[in-house]
Amino acid sequence: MGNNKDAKRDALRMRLIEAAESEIAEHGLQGLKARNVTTKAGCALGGLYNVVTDLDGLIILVNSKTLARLGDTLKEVVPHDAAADQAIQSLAQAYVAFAMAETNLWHAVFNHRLPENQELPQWHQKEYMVLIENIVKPLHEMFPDLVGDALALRAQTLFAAVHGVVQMSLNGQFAGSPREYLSQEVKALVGALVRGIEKGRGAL
Amino acid sequence: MGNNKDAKRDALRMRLIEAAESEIAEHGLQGLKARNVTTKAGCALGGLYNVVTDLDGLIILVNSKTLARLGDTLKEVVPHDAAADQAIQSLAQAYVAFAMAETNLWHAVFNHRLPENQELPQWHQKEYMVLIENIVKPLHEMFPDLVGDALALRAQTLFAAVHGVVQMSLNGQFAGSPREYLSQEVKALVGALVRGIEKGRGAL
DNA sequence: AGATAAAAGTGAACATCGTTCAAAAAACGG
DNA sequence: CCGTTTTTTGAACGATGTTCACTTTTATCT
Repeated sequence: MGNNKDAKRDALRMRLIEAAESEIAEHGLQGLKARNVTTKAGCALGGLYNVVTDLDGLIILVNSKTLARLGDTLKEVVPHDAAADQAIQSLAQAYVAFAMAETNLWHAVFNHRLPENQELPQWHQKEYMVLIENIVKPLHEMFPDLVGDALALRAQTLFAAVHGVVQMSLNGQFAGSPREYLSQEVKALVGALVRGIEKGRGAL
Repeated sequence: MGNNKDAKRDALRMRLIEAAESEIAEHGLQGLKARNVTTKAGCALGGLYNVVTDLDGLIILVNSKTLARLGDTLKEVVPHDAAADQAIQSLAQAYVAFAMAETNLWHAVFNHRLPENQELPQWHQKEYMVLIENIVKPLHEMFPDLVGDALALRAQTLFAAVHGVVQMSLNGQFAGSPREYLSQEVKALVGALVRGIEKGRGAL
């Protein structure tokens, strides 16, 4: 049974990821401690480093899971027969809902930093594409001239704008209490952007 | 001379703030260590805690300084006789330039987290208003119907959208290499937003 | 000026982290 | 069942933020 070995490793890794996930969800990224997570996963302190490079590596795995879950949510939310502008609005609202429902995990995806001069592995960098890949199609439908890199760039910018509003609101960095206005504010933002793009003939 | 006492305290505090500032600017928020900053400021390790509550408190003071400097930059950048839409474009470009020039300090302003269940002091929360207070006036000029809280909320959203694009770009969280396109992408975003607001008659 | 009290500054010591690695335990092969 | 390999363990290490008994400096009074 040389197979059981890997199976146990994978099982432990999964337990660690789930433990880390619940720890981050409950206490935020800063609440994730090596000793807590190994205890909750049922292994010794050092066991973490047999299965994962690092605490940072564990966080990346959690973020990977969160991005995948967010990607699934976004994929399912847009009806097949929806108009392009409605599709984009639905995606934005789904993003708002996800961020509000899982604030700590969502926050970890965008605020985790590796030590200086280290960067995220490429397999994980690619996973961030779920944030925009659902936007590309409806955006292209609305502006058929928009293709290739320019299309992708517009989609990125559109997402980033929405993301910024969500982040500012959820971080509470402003005087106002935009938490309860977030949804409608994003709706207005996307509406204005789409109108602005139309008027500007696809030039964003 | 009961005055010399406070003067020395203030001088040390200032040296600590400057040391922390340069440390963050060079090595990021994570590069700020109590031992480094006290050595650089020329005091003992414990001296930090006589003058500032905490390392977090020191970071807040640095962020306060950064916000003030950003606020000054934004205030000076818009000509008195500029059209409202040009004023907003100038503010956005100035924001981009600031973030690109002082990425680490700018990043610290938006990504510093206090321990769980602690929140920023109110005097510091108010300082974040410099981010939007320059936008309010030109926005009102463009849409005279927009007043009060609704106006402030629109200004917040407008800023947050720009901020999101800048942050995504500078964090390099996407496949593309938007760093060199950031300026023009923000310009396009603001343009589309302004056009969209116009078309939507001030409803953002 | 000198003595005395108060304040400020110091850095060793402590608590809490992440990480390592020699040793123990378990699994495996013959 | 013994020897070998692999896995798991947790004590130990280094780095870090914070505290506090002690020293040094400063202020006040006679």
